[in-house]
Amino acid sequence: MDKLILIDGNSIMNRAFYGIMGSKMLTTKDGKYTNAIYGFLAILFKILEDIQPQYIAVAFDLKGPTERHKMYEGYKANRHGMPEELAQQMPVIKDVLRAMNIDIIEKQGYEGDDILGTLAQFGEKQGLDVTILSGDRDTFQLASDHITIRIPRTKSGKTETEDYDRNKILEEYGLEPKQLIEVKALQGDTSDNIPGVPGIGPKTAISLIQKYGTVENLYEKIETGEDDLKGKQRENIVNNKEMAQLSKKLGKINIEVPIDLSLDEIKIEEWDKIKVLELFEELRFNRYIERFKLKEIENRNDEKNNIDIEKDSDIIETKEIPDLKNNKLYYYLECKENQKNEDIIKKDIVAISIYTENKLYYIRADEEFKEKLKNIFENEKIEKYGYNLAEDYILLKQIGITMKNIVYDVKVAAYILNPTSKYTMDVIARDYLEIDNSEFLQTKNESEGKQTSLFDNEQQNLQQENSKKMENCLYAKEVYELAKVTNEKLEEINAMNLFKNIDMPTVEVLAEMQWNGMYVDINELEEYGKELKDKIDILIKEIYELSGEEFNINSTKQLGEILFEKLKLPVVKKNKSGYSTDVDVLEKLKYEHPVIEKLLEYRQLTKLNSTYVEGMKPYINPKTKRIHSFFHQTITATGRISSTEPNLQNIPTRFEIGKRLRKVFKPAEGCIYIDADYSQIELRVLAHISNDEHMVQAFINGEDIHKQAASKVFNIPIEEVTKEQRSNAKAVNFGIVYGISDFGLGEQLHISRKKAKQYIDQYLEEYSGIKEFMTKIIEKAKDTGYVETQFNRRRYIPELKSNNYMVRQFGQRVAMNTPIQGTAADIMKIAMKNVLKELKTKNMKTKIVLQVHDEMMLEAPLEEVEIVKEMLKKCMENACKLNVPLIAEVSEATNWYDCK
DNA sequence: AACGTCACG
DNA sequence: ACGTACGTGACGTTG
Repeated sequence: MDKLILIDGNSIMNRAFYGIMGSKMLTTKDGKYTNAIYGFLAILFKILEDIQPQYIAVAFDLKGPTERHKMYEGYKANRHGMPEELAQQMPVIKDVLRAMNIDIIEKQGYEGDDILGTLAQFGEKQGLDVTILSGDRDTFQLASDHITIRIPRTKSGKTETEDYDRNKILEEYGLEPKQLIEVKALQGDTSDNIPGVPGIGPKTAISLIQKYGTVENLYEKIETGEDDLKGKQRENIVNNKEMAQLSKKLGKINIEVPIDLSLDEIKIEEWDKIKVLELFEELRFNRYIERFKLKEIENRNDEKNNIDIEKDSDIIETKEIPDLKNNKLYYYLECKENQKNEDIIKKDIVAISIYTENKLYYIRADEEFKEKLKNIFENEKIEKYGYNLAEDYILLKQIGITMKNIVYDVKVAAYILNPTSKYTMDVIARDYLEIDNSEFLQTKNESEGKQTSLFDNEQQNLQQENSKKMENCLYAKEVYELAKVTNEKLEEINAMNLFKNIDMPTVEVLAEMQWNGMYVDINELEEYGKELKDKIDILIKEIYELSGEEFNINSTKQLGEILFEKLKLPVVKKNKSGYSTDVDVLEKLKYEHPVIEKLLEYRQLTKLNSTYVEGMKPYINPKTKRIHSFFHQTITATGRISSTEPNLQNIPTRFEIGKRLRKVFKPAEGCIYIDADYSQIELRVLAHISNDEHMVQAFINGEDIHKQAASKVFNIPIEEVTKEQRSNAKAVNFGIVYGISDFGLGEQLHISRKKAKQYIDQYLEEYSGIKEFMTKIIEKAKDTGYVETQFNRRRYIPELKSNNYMVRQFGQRVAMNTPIQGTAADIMKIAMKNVLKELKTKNMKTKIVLQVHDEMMLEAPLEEVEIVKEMLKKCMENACKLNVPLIAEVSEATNWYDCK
């Protein structure tokens, strides 16, 4: 059967635009954006290859109102226009399509969906198999036995697709495709601003239509009383009949758009190669030029040195690890998720791909696999090059292998080149190799959802295995290529030292922390939880009593109604969705009504219980009785570490009740915690960077820095500074570190903005070095587009070029804060690296278990305590030389709570 | 999935 | 006239 592909141009361009928006937006020489065009073509080429159609057409929306706008003013009223960067690309993609002789169909007053619907019917009548490619699930209503909707979805940076035909829709919704129109009539659609019936969500809408078939029938049954609806729901449906009818009209795709068209016009034709080449050159789509051999002669040269992943013969499947040239291992591990509860990371290694000497080797797991891996990974002479080695470190540890000589991690390199990007292999390859991996990799799931015989299943498994193999080999090869490219770029930005001597060593530190974990006394945790729950139960009763009714206290909406409508308390602050009820607000209302105090306590206790007691339990490893959080190195914009599953960096400490939780974290039998905090590290860094004489002097003399600030801000002798003044000045110091704003400080101190500005002005007058630093750093950021830490960690700040005042202001604060927060983070990483190195070279049993930005915790056997304490203090204080002293305060204790 | 809230540095 | 302090992650509700 001949096949027809219909593409929703706007929707796919939109997808491609937001899908490919990494750090380095693809641009032409003169800075025009091309990312959406590139992505659109990637999707187009892929579907052409998959389906091999005889006919194709692309529909676009034209500007201007449609029938739907006439019916309903609000239609798509909530849509903001296309961003300029995308709008620019629309005419260009049309040029490209024309050069490829692909028909573009547009019609004033109709949306792309309507054109697609009409053409799809037309195609089906002509006996074609139709595939509609659209990012919009609204098109599902068009599905039939011969019309399939293909939806691209991005999964961890890769574009995969999902097909919906009539069967799939029946399966998923229990409804005929056409009935989805009815569903939408009830449910509405926020993205198009279609109202629907209030209170009816997708679930209810679907089950109603399953029962009543159509909206009309539903209302008929209601009139005759044959329905089984009740209560509020019935009321809503009855009261909104008109809305439902209107919504149905709005949601229904018009399949009778007047277009005259013959099959001939949309037949696939040869490209106008010269035009296409011209356009691709202008767009700098070298990948595509190569792929379609648009410049045949020039290509021959590098073909020799290029492995073709798509050609099976270029991957050597073997049982032995190959000899590694120069003792460098470029590799990628293939893993499979497992269900082993005792695993730290629930995955098994199933294969390894290795790149060496221009060849790719693929070795599957067998009986001797572990031995083979051990030989290479524990070999200190072999340098390891890979992707996300912190994870590999654990995966290998789980099978008894300790990875040695970690020198290069693509993810970390890419992070240093731009800490605000994303770091899947595919994104990195696109950014630095200009390769679109999805083109290489065979489609994995187009047959998903179809009925398959056993034979087909086997066939599919084989195919899947093969495509997994290709994918992993591709990654191994890209590790090699990226190492070359990123090293050059790291040199260019003077970040090689940062990479090699700070961030790469951190990989092992973080993996060690995850592997070691923190022991939790589960009985004490349970007891603590019970105590919380008892108190919460009492509070709930008291709150119900004091507010005169029962409601969901966790619902800010319901709580707002109780406080501000029923109890008529004064509204302090509002947010997007109504009344704000956060701590600030409640604190202000504390004396207005007795329920407020109870609420504050309730909030605090439920937070503790749900996040920290209940939330923590599932993460306690049954075998080790420990929590093995992830520590991520490539998340933050400033160079800090982040922690997840669970987050061990935000365990309570500010209030006693919460802080008690820290008692359940204990060292192992025969061990003790050794904990160290940097004192005032960010202000010390600021003193160093700005070289402000007063602040530097204060730190050198060991003065109380907040007291000094108070004396300067309030212009009084140091001895006369009151507690309150010191605390206010402390807030100013914080503000300075955050990138000061008068509004922010005013908010924090509950003083007027004017007053706050006075404080700041006075502060900057006194600390003139800091003022100079602030001005200079913003200037530099505006000039170069980025700021750097003392160790050349870079953060680009595109916000400074924004048209939006607020965004620009934010950019300025970031410019001031990042060098400070980032340098402090760098210093901590150096300290951690040195600690681990000491522990290893001295062969000690002490383990590193936690880092909380300016705090590091070790778990030491009693016999090592003294030596480790001293070593830890030294490593932290001597991590680097600043023009002020670095001070670390060390303590030891038998639980985290007692670490002072 | 987005938002509000709140835990940490 | 606008409407924020910097950097994170997790939970519960809502639509």
